[in-house]
Amino acid sequence: MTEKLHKNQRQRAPSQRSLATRDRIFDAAEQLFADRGFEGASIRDIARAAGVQGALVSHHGGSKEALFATVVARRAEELSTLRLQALAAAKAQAQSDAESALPLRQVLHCFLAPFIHQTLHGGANWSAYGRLIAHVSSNPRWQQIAQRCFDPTARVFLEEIAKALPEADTQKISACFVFMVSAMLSLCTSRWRIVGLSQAETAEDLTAELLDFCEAGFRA
Amino acid sequence: MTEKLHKNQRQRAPSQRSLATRDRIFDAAEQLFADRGFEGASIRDIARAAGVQGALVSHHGGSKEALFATVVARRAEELSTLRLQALAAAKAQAQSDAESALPLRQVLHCFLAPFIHQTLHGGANWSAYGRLIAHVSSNPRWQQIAQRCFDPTARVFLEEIAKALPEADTQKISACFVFMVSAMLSLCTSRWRIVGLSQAETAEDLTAELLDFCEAGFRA
DNA sequence: GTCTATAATGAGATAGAC
DNA sequence: GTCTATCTCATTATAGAC
Repeated sequence: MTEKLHKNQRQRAPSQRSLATRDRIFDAAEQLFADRGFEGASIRDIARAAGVQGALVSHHGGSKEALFATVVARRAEELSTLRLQALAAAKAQAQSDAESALPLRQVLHCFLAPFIHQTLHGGANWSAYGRLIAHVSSNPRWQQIAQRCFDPTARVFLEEIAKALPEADTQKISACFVFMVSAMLSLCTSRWRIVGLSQAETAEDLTAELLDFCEAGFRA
Repeated sequence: MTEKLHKNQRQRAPSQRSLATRDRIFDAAEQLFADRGFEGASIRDIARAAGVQGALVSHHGGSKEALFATVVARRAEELSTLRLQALAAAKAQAQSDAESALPLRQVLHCFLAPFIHQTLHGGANWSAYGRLIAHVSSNPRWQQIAQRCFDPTARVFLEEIAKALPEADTQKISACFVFMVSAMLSLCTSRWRIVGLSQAETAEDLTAELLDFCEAGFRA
Protein backbone atom coordinates (compact mmCIF):
# COMPACT_ATOMS: atom_id res chain seq x y z
CA MET A 1 0.00 0.00 0.00
CA THR A 2 2.97 2.30 0.22
CA GLU A 3 3.98 1.69 -3.36
CA LYS A 4 3.65 4.42 -5.87
CA LEU A 5 0.30 4.51 -7.64
CA HIS A 6 -0.20 5.12 -11.28
CA LYS A 7 -0.60 8.73 -12.14
CA ASN A 8 -4.25 8.42 -13.21
CA GLN A 9 -5.34 6.76 -10.00
CA ARG A 10 -6.50 8.85 -7.13
CA GLN A 11 -3.63 9.37 -4.70
CA ARG A 12 -5.87 9.96 -1.73
CA ALA A 13 -9.48 10.55 -0.88
CA PRO A 14 -10.77 14.04 -1.70
CA SER A 15 -11.14 16.38 1.24
CA GLN A 16 -14.52 17.36 2.64
CA ARG A 17 -14.02 20.86 1.32
CA SER A 18 -13.34 19.53 -2.14
CA LEU A 19 -16.47 17.41 -2.07
CA ALA A 20 -18.57 20.36 -0.95
CA THR A 21 -17.17 22.52 -3.74
CA ARG A 22 -17.81 19.78 -6.27
CA ASP A 23 -21.41 19.47 -5.15
CA ARG A 24 -21.92 23.23 -5.31
CA ILE A 25 -20.64 23.15 -8.88
CA PHE A 26 -22.87 20.23 -9.84
CA ASP A 27 -25.90 21.89 -8.23
CA ALA A 28 -25.26 25.12 -10.10
CA ALA A 29 -24.77 23.23 -13.35
CA GLU A 30 -27.97 21.32 -12.81
CA GLN A 31 -29.88 24.54 -12.24
CA LEU A 32 -28.48 26.36 -15.24
CA PHE A 33 -28.64 23.45 -17.66
CA ALA A 34 -32.26 23.01 -16.63
CA ASP A 35 -33.08 26.69 -17.10
CA ARG A 36 -31.25 27.35 -20.35
CA GLY A 37 -30.35 24.04 -21.90
CA PHE A 38 -26.89 22.75 -22.69
CA GLU A 39 -25.72 25.49 -25.02
CA GLY A 40 -27.59 28.25 -23.24
CA ALA A 41 -25.70 27.72 -20.00
CA SER A 42 -22.05 28.72 -20.05
CA ILE A 43 -19.29 27.40 -17.84
CA ARG A 44 -18.78 30.96 -16.65
CA ASP A 45 -22.39 31.27 -15.55
CA ILE A 46 -22.12 27.97 -13.74
CA ALA A 47 -18.90 29.06 -12.04
CA ARG A 48 -20.42 32.35 -10.96
CA ALA A 49 -23.53 30.65 -9.62
CA ALA A 50 -21.37 28.21 -7.67
CA GLY A 51 -19.13 30.98 -6.40
CA VAL A 52 -15.94 29.51 -7.84
CA GLN A 53 -13.53 30.22 -10.68
CA GLY A 54 -14.20 28.88 -14.14
CA ALA A 55 -11.17 26.64 -14.05
CA LEU A 56 -12.55 24.78 -11.05
CA VAL A 57 -15.61 23.80 -13.00
CA SER A 58 -13.45 22.18 -15.64
CA HIS A 59 -11.35 20.56 -12.93
CA HIS A 60 -14.29 18.85 -11.27
CA GLY A 61 -16.54 18.35 -14.26
CA GLY A 62 -14.15 17.80 -17.14
CA SER A 63 -15.43 18.96 -20.49
CA LYS A 64 -18.80 20.63 -20.72
CA GLU A 65 -20.37 17.50 -22.16
CA ALA A 66 -18.90 15.34 -19.42
CA LEU A 67 -20.21 17.75 -16.80
CA PHE A 68 -23.66 17.54 -18.33
CA ALA A 69 -23.61 13.75 -18.35
CA THR A 70 -22.40 13.66 -14.75
CA VAL A 71 -25.15 15.95 -13.56
CA VAL A 72 -27.80 13.90 -15.31
CA ALA A 73 -26.45 10.65 -13.94
CA ARG A 74 -26.07 11.96 -10.40
CA ARG A 75 -29.72 11.78 -9.39
CA ALA A 76 -30.70 9.10 -11.89
CA GLU A 77 -29.53 6.33 -9.62
CA GLU A 78 -31.44 7.71 -6.67
CA LEU A 79 -34.56 8.01 -8.80
CA SER A 80 -34.20 4.45 -10.05
CA THR A 81 -33.78 3.24 -6.51
CA LEU A 82 -36.92 5.03 -5.38
CA ARG A 83 -38.91 3.58 -8.25
CA LEU A 84 -37.68 0.05 -7.79
CA GLN A 85 -38.17 0.23 -4.04
CA ALA A 86 -41.75 1.37 -4.57
CA LEU A 87 -42.27 -1.53 -6.92
CA ALA A 88 -40.72 -4.01 -4.51
CA ALA A 89 -42.80 -2.66 -1.65
CA ALA A 90 -45.99 -2.97 -3.68
CA LYS A 91 -45.12 -6.53 -4.56
CA ALA A 92 -44.31 -7.38 -0.98
CA GLN A 93 -47.63 -6.01 0.15
CA ALA A 94 -49.56 -7.91 -2.51
CA GLN A 95 -47.51 -10.87 -1.30
CA SER A 96 -49.92 -13.65 -2.34
CA ASP A 97 -47.48 -15.47 -4.60
CA ALA A 98 -44.38 -14.02 -6.13
CA GLU A 99 -45.49 -14.34 -9.70
CA SER A 100 -48.94 -12.78 -9.61
CA ALA A 101 -49.14 -9.54 -11.55
CA LEU A 102 -49.65 -6.23 -9.82
CA PRO A 103 -52.62 -4.12 -10.93
CA LEU A 104 -51.71 -1.73 -13.74
CA ARG A 105 -52.47 1.38 -11.76
CA GLN A 106 -50.16 0.34 -8.98
CA VAL A 107 -47.31 -0.31 -11.41
CA LEU A 108 -47.77 3.08 -13.00
CA HIS A 109 -47.97 4.71 -9.61
CA CYS A 110 -44.63 3.21 -8.60
CA PHE A 111 -43.09 4.68 -11.72
CA LEU A 112 -44.69 8.13 -11.65
CA ALA A 113 -45.07 8.99 -7.98
CA PRO A 114 -41.37 9.07 -7.02
CA PHE A 115 -40.56 11.38 -9.91
CA ILE A 116 -43.48 13.72 -9.28
CA HIS A 117 -42.98 13.77 -5.56
CA GLN A 118 -39.29 14.57 -5.82
CA THR A 119 -39.60 17.19 -8.55
CA LEU A 120 -42.47 18.96 -6.79
CA HIS A 121 -41.51 18.60 -3.15
CA GLY A 122 -37.82 17.71 -3.29
CA GLY A 123 -36.60 21.31 -3.29
CA ALA A 124 -35.08 23.47 -5.98
CA ASN A 125 -32.49 20.89 -6.96
CA TRP A 126 -34.99 18.20 -7.81
CA SER A 127 -37.23 20.70 -9.51
CA ALA A 128 -34.33 21.63 -11.75
CA TYR A 129 -33.51 17.98 -12.28
CA GLY A 130 -36.99 17.36 -13.66
CA ARG A 131 -36.62 20.09 -16.22
CA LEU A 132 -33.14 18.82 -17.03
CA ILE A 133 -34.52 15.38 -17.80
CA ALA A 134 -37.08 16.98 -20.08
CA HIS A 135 -34.20 18.42 -22.08
CA VAL A 136 -32.38 15.11 -22.17
CA SER A 137 -35.45 13.29 -23.26
CA SER A 138 -36.44 15.64 -26.07
CA ASN A 139 -33.06 15.97 -27.75
CA PRO A 140 -31.69 13.00 -29.68
CA ARG A 141 -28.22 14.29 -28.91
CA TRP A 142 -28.54 12.91 -25.37
CA GLN A 143 -29.94 9.59 -26.46
CA GLN A 144 -26.96 7.66 -25.15
CA ILE A 145 -27.08 9.33 -21.76
CA ALA A 146 -30.80 8.66 -21.52
CA GLN A 147 -30.34 5.02 -22.38
CA ARG A 148 -27.56 4.53 -19.86
CA CYS A 149 -29.44 6.26 -17.06
CA PHE A 150 -33.06 5.31 -17.56
CA ASP A 151 -33.47 2.34 -19.88
CA PRO A 152 -32.71 -0.41 -17.35
CA THR A 153 -35.43 0.76 -14.98
CA ALA A 154 -37.83 1.45 -17.84
CA ARG A 155 -37.36 -2.11 -19.02
CA VAL A 156 -38.32 -3.47 -15.61
CA PHE A 157 -41.51 -1.43 -15.61
CA LEU A 158 -42.35 -2.34 -19.19
CA GLU A 159 -42.23 -5.99 -18.23
CA GLU A 160 -44.38 -5.36 -15.21
CA ILE A 161 -46.94 -3.49 -17.30
CA ALA A 162 -46.96 -6.31 -19.81
CA LYS A 163 -47.73 -8.73 -16.98
CA ALA A 164 -50.59 -6.50 -15.86
CA LEU A 165 -51.98 -6.39 -19.40
CA PRO A 166 -51.38 -9.94 -20.63
CA GLU A 167 -53.52 -9.61 -23.74
CA ALA A 168 -51.97 -6.33 -24.91
CA ASP A 169 -49.47 -5.94 -27.75
CA THR A 170 -45.93 -5.28 -26.53
CA GLN A 171 -45.41 -2.64 -29.18
CA LYS A 172 -48.49 -0.72 -28.17
CA ILE A 173 -47.40 -0.85 -24.56
CA SER A 174 -44.07 0.67 -25.50
CA ALA A 175 -45.73 3.46 -27.43
CA CYS A 176 -48.02 4.20 -24.51
CA PHE A 177 -45.04 4.21 -22.20
CA VAL A 178 -43.41 6.92 -24.31
CA PHE A 179 -46.64 8.92 -24.22
CA MET A 180 -46.78 8.53 -20.47
CA VAL A 181 -43.20 9.69 -19.95
CA SER A 182 -43.93 12.73 -22.13
CA ALA A 183 -46.99 13.62 -20.14
CA MET A 184 -45.05 13.15 -16.92
CA LEU A 185 -42.30 15.46 -18.07
CA SER A 186 -44.85 18.03 -19.14
CA LEU A 187 -45.56 18.51 -15.46
CA CYS A 188 -42.04 19.90 -15.16
CA THR A 189 -41.97 22.04 -18.28
CA SER A 190 -45.59 23.15 -18.56
CA ARG A 191 -46.76 23.22 -15.00
CA TRP A 192 -47.53 26.92 -15.38
CA ARG A 193 -50.12 25.98 -17.99
CA ILE A 194 -51.84 23.43 -15.80
CA VAL A 195 -51.53 25.28 -12.54
CA GLY A 196 -52.62 28.52 -14.16
CA LEU A 197 -55.82 26.78 -15.10
CA SER A 198 -56.59 24.44 -12.23
CA GLN A 199 -55.44 26.42 -9.25
CA ALA A 200 -53.33 25.26 -6.34
CA GLU A 201 -53.30 21.58 -7.00
CA THR A 202 -51.14 19.44 -4.78
CA ALA A 203 -48.64 16.95 -6.09
CA GLU A 204 -51.01 14.17 -5.14
CA ASP A 205 -53.82 15.72 -7.16
CA LEU A 206 -51.58 16.06 -10.16
CA THR A 207 -50.31 12.53 -9.76
CA ALA A 208 -53.85 11.23 -9.58
CA GLU A 209 -54.86 13.20 -12.66
CA LEU A 210 -51.89 11.92 -14.62
CA LEU A 211 -52.54 8.40 -13.40
CA ASP A 212 -56.16 8.57 -14.52
CA PHE A 213 -55.09 9.79 -17.90
CA CYS A 214 -52.35 7.21 -18.42
CA GLU A 215 -54.10 4.20 -16.98
CA ALA A 216 -57.06 4.74 -19.25
CA GLY A 217 -54.68 5.25 -22.16
CA PHE A 218 -52.94 1.96 -21.53
CA ARG A 219 -56.19 0.08 -21.27
CA ALA A 220 -57.42 1.43 -24.59
CA MET B 1 -50.52 56.86 -54.34
CA THR B 2 -47.57 58.58 -55.92
CA GLU B 3 -46.73 60.49 -52.77
CA LYS B 4 -43.58 59.76 -50.91
CA LEU B 5 -43.92 57.01 -48.36
CA HIS B 6 -42.48 57.08 -44.92
CA LYS B 7 -39.05 55.61 -44.66
CA ASN B 8 -40.13 52.58 -42.64
CA GLN B 9 -42.80 51.59 -45.10
CA ARG B 10 -41.91 49.31 -47.92
CA GLN B 11 -41.11 51.32 -50.99
CA ARG B 12 -41.97 48.53 -53.38
CA ALA B 13 -42.75 44.87 -53.37
CA PRO B 14 -39.77 42.56 -52.84
CA SER B 15 -38.46 40.82 -55.92
CA GLN B 16 -39.04 37.15 -56.59
CA ARG B 17 -35.37 36.49 -56.04
CA SER B 18 -35.49 38.22 -52.68
CA LEU B 19 -38.47 36.16 -51.60
CA ALA B 20 -36.78 32.95 -52.65
CA THR B 21 -33.66 33.86 -50.69
CA ARG B 22 -35.72 34.76 -47.67
CA ASP B 23 -37.49 31.42 -47.77
CA ARG B 24 -34.19 29.56 -48.12
CA ILE B 25 -32.96 31.36 -45.03
CA PHE B 26 -36.12 30.63 -43.07
CA ASP B 27 -36.03 26.97 -44.12
CA ALA B 28 -32.42 26.64 -43.03
CA ALA B 29 -33.15 28.37 -39.75
CA GLU B 30 -36.12 26.09 -39.14
CA GLN B 31 -33.98 23.03 -39.73
CA LEU B 32 -31.10 24.13 -37.53
CA PHE B 33 -33.22 25.52 -34.70
CA ALA B 34 -35.09 22.22 -34.70
CA ASP B 35 -31.92 20.16 -34.65
CA ARG B 36 -29.89 22.12 -32.15
CA GLY B 37 -32.21 24.50 -30.33
CA PHE B 38 -32.02 28.25 -30.24
CA GLU B 39 -28.58 28.65 -28.74
CA GLY B 40 -27.15 25.60 -30.45
CA ALA B 41 -27.77 26.96 -33.93
CA SER B 42 -25.62 29.92 -34.93
CA ILE B 43 -26.44 32.57 -37.48
CA ARG B 44 -23.31 31.52 -39.33
CA ASP B 45 -24.48 27.91 -39.54
CA ILE B 46 -27.84 29.06 -40.80
CA ALA B 47 -26.21 31.27 -43.42
CA ARG B 48 -23.99 28.44 -44.61
CA ALA B 49 -26.91 26.03 -44.81
CA ALA B 50 -28.89 28.57 -46.82
CA GLY B 51 -25.93 29.33 -49.09
CA VAL B 52 -25.86 33.03 -48.28
CA GLN B 53 -23.71 35.46 -46.32
CA GLY B 54 -24.29 35.99 -42.65
CA ALA B 55 -25.35 39.57 -43.11
CA LEU B 56 -28.24 38.45 -45.29
CA VAL B 57 -29.67 36.40 -42.48
CA SER B 58 -29.77 39.46 -40.25
CA HIS B 59 -31.21 41.48 -43.08
CA HIS B 60 -34.16 39.18 -43.63
CA GLY B 61 -34.61 37.85 -40.13
CA GLY B 62 -33.61 40.75 -37.91
CA SER B 63 -32.17 39.73 -34.59
CA LYS B 64 -31.72 36.07 -33.80
CA GLU B 65 -34.75 36.09 -31.51
CA ALA B 66 -36.89 37.77 -34.14
CA LEU B 67 -35.78 35.21 -36.69
CA PHE B 68 -36.76 32.41 -34.35
CA ALA B 69 -40.18 33.91 -33.71
CA THR B 70 -40.75 34.43 -37.42
CA VAL B 71 -39.89 30.85 -38.26
CA VAL B 72 -42.21 29.54 -35.57
CA ALA B 73 -45.06 31.77 -36.69
CA ARG B 74 -44.59 31.00 -40.36
CA ARG B 75 -46.26 27.59 -40.38
CA ALA B 76 -48.40 28.17 -37.32
CA GLU B 77 -51.08 29.89 -39.31
CA GLU B 78 -51.22 27.12 -41.88
CA LEU B 79 -51.47 24.55 -39.11
CA SER B 80 -54.26 26.45 -37.41
CA THR B 81 -56.12 26.69 -40.68
CA LEU B 82 -55.82 22.96 -41.28
CA ARG B 83 -57.10 22.21 -37.80
CA LEU B 84 -60.01 24.59 -37.95
CA GLN B 85 -60.95 23.43 -41.43
CA ALA B 86 -60.98 19.83 -40.22
CA LEU B 87 -63.21 20.87 -37.35
CA ALA B 88 -65.53 22.81 -39.62
CA ALA B 89 -65.74 19.92 -42.06
CA ALA B 90 -66.57 17.50 -39.28
CA LYS B 91 -69.29 19.81 -38.05
CA ALA B 92 -70.70 20.24 -41.54
CA GLN B 93 -70.83 16.50 -42.01
CA ALA B 94 -72.55 15.94 -38.69
CA GLN B 95 -74.90 18.66 -39.91
CA SER B 96 -77.93 17.70 -37.79
CA ASP B 97 -78.23 21.05 -36.01
CA ALA B 98 -75.51 23.59 -35.58
CA GLU B 99 -75.29 23.36 -31.80
CA SER B 100 -75.00 19.62 -31.27
CA ALA B 101 -71.66 18.54 -29.88
CA LEU B 102 -69.23 16.51 -31.95
CA PRO B 103 -68.06 13.19 -30.49
CA LEU B 104 -64.88 13.56 -28.45
CA ARG B 105 -62.81 11.34 -30.67
CA GLN B 106 -63.67 13.37 -33.72
CA VAL B 107 -62.68 16.62 -32.03
CA LEU B 108 -59.35 15.17 -30.95
CA HIS B 109 -58.79 13.78 -34.42
CA CYS B 110 -59.30 17.20 -35.96
CA PHE B 111 -56.66 18.56 -33.62
CA LEU B 112 -54.08 15.79 -33.87
CA ALA B 113 -54.33 14.50 -37.41
CA PRO B 114 -53.25 17.65 -39.27
CA PHE B 115 -50.16 17.99 -37.11
CA ILE B 116 -49.18 14.35 -37.36
CA HIS B 117 -49.88 14.15 -41.04
CA GLN B 118 -47.84 17.22 -41.85
CA THR B 119 -44.89 16.41 -39.61
CA LEU B 120 -44.69 12.83 -40.86
CA HIS B 121 -45.59 13.23 -44.51
CA GLY B 122 -45.10 16.92 -45.15
CA GLY B 123 -41.43 16.66 -46.04
CA ALA B 124 -38.26 17.65 -44.22
CA ASN B 125 -39.50 21.16 -43.52
CA TRP B 126 -42.58 20.07 -41.64
CA SER B 127 -40.65 17.38 -39.86
CA ALA B 128 -38.26 20.03 -38.61
CA TYR B 129 -41.17 22.26 -37.70
CA GLY B 130 -42.58 19.60 -35.43
CA ARG B 131 -39.33 19.31 -33.52
CA LEU B 132 -39.11 23.10 -33.42
CA ILE B 133 -42.51 23.31 -31.75
CA ALA B 134 -41.37 20.76 -29.21
CA HIS B 135 -38.58 23.16 -28.26
CA VAL B 136 -40.96 26.10 -28.07
CA SER B 137 -43.39 24.19 -25.98
CA SER B 138 -40.91 22.88 -23.43
CA ASN B 139 -39.04 26.11 -22.73
CA PRO B 140 -40.80 28.83 -20.73
CA ARG B 141 -38.65 31.35 -22.56
CA TRP B 142 -40.88 30.98 -25.63
CA GLN B 143 -44.10 31.14 -23.69
CA GLN B 144 -45.17 34.38 -25.37
CA ILE B 145 -44.54 33.04 -28.84
CA ALA B 146 -46.45 29.89 -28.03
CA GLN B 147 -49.39 31.86 -26.73
CA ARG B 148 -49.52 34.13 -29.74
CA CYS B 149 -49.26 31.28 -32.24
CA PHE B 150 -51.23 28.45 -30.68
CA ASP B 151 -53.49 29.61 -27.89
CA PRO B 152 -56.36 30.91 -30.03
CA THR B 153 -56.81 27.60 -31.79
CA ALA B 154 -56.29 25.66 -28.57
CA ARG B 155 -59.07 27.65 -26.97
CA VAL B 156 -61.47 26.70 -29.75
CA PHE B 157 -60.70 23.03 -29.30
CA LEU B 158 -60.91 23.24 -25.51
CA GLU B 159 -64.43 24.57 -25.85
CA GLU B 160 -65.32 21.86 -28.29
CA ILE B 161 -63.98 19.20 -25.96
CA ALA B 162 -65.92 20.69 -23.07
CA LYS B 163 -69.07 20.43 -25.18
CA ALA B 164 -68.31 16.79 -25.91
CA LEU B 165 -67.77 16.10 -22.20
CA PRO B 166 -70.48 18.21 -20.58
CA GLU B 167 -70.14 16.68 -17.13
CA ALA B 168 -66.35 17.05 -16.94
CA ASP B 169 -64.44 19.64 -14.95
CA THR B 170 -62.94 22.39 -17.13
CA GLN B 171 -59.72 22.31 -15.17
CA LYS B 172 -59.27 18.61 -15.67
CA ILE B 173 -59.93 19.01 -19.36
CA SER B 174 -57.19 21.61 -19.57
CA ALA B 175 -54.72 19.36 -17.77
CA CYS B 176 -55.55 16.50 -20.11
CA PHE B 177 -55.12 18.81 -23.07
CA VAL B 178 -51.58 19.60 -21.92
CA PHE B 179 -50.87 15.88 -21.54
CA MET B 180 -52.21 15.26 -25.02
CA VAL B 181 -50.08 17.97 -26.60
CA SER B 182 -47.03 16.53 -24.85
CA ALA B 183 -47.74 13.07 -26.12
CA MET B 184 -48.33 14.45 -29.62
CA LEU B 185 -45.01 16.26 -29.59
CA SER B 186 -43.27 13.14 -28.37
CA LEU B 187 -43.99 11.68 -31.78
CA CYS B 188 -41.60 14.29 -33.17
CA THR B 189 -38.87 14.06 -30.57
CA SER B 190 -39.01 10.40 -29.59
CA ARG B 191 -40.25 8.69 -32.69
CA TRP B 192 -37.08 6.62 -32.78
CA ARG B 193 -38.15 5.08 -29.48
CA ILE B 194 -41.58 4.14 -30.72
CA VAL B 195 -40.63 3.15 -34.22
CA GLY B 196 -37.66 1.20 -32.95
CA LEU B 197 -40.08 -0.91 -30.99
CA SER B 198 -43.19 -1.16 -33.12
CA GLN B 199 -41.76 -1.42 -36.58
CA ALA B 200 -42.85 0.41 -39.70
CA GLU B 201 -45.98 2.02 -38.45
CA THR B 202 -47.74 4.46 -40.71
CA ALA B 203 -48.80 7.91 -39.65
CA GLU B 204 -52.37 6.66 -39.51
CA ASP B 205 -51.40 3.87 -37.14
CA LEU B 206 -49.59 6.28 -34.89
CA THR B 207 -52.46 8.71 -34.98
CA ALA B 208 -54.88 5.97 -34.05
CA GLU B 209 -52.66 4.82 -31.20
CA LEU B 210 -52.32 8.33 -29.87
CA LEU B 211 -56.04 8.89 -30.27
CA ASP B 212 -56.83 5.73 -28.31
CA PHE B 213 -54.51 6.82 -25.58
CA CYS B 214 -55.80 10.38 -25.32
CA GLU B 215 -59.48 9.69 -25.75
CA ALA B 216 -59.42 7.20 -22.92
CA GLY B 217 -57.43 9.65 -20.83
CA PHE B 218 -59.98 12.40 -21.34
CA ARG B 219 -62.85 10.13 -20.45
CA ALA B 220 -61.21 9.06 -17.19
C1' DG C 1 -7.53 22.17 -4.73
C1' DT C 2 -7.75 26.59 -5.95
C1' DC C 3 -6.67 30.64 -8.39
C1' DT C 4 -4.95 34.15 -12.14
C1' DA C 5 -4.15 34.84 -16.67
C1' DT C 6 -4.60 33.97 -21.19
C1' DA C 7 -4.93 31.33 -25.48
C1' DA C 8 -7.84 30.13 -29.35
C1' DT C 9 -12.04 30.18 -31.25
C1' DG C 10 -16.55 31.57 -32.52
C1' DA C 11 -20.46 34.31 -31.58
C1' DG C 12 -24.07 38.32 -33.19
C1' DA C 13 -24.31 42.50 -35.28
C1' DT C 14 -23.48 46.35 -38.59
C1' DA C 15 -21.19 49.89 -41.78
C1' DG C 16 -20.64 50.76 -46.26
C1' DA C 17 -19.37 49.43 -51.16
C1' DC C 18 -21.65 47.68 -55.14
C1' DG D 1 -30.56 42.84 -52.06
C1' DT D 2 -26.29 41.25 -51.53
C1' DC D 3 -21.53 40.99 -50.06
C1' DT D 4 -16.96 42.06 -47.73
C1' DA D 5 -14.88 43.36 -43.82
C1' DT D 6 -14.72 44.22 -39.25
C1' DC D 7 -16.19 45.43 -34.40
C1' DT D 8 -17.03 43.82 -29.89
C1' DC D 9 -17.89 40.48 -26.88
C1' DA D 10 -18.36 35.76 -24.83
C1' DT D 11 -17.11 31.16 -25.20
C1' DT D 12 -14.28 26.66 -23.62
C1' DA D 13 -10.15 25.16 -22.19
C1' DT D 14 -5.54 25.05 -20.18
C1' DA D 15 -0.86 26.39 -18.28
C1' DG D 16 1.27 27.41 -14.28
C1' DA D 17 1.73 29.97 -9.67
C1' DC D 18 0.50 29.17 -4.89
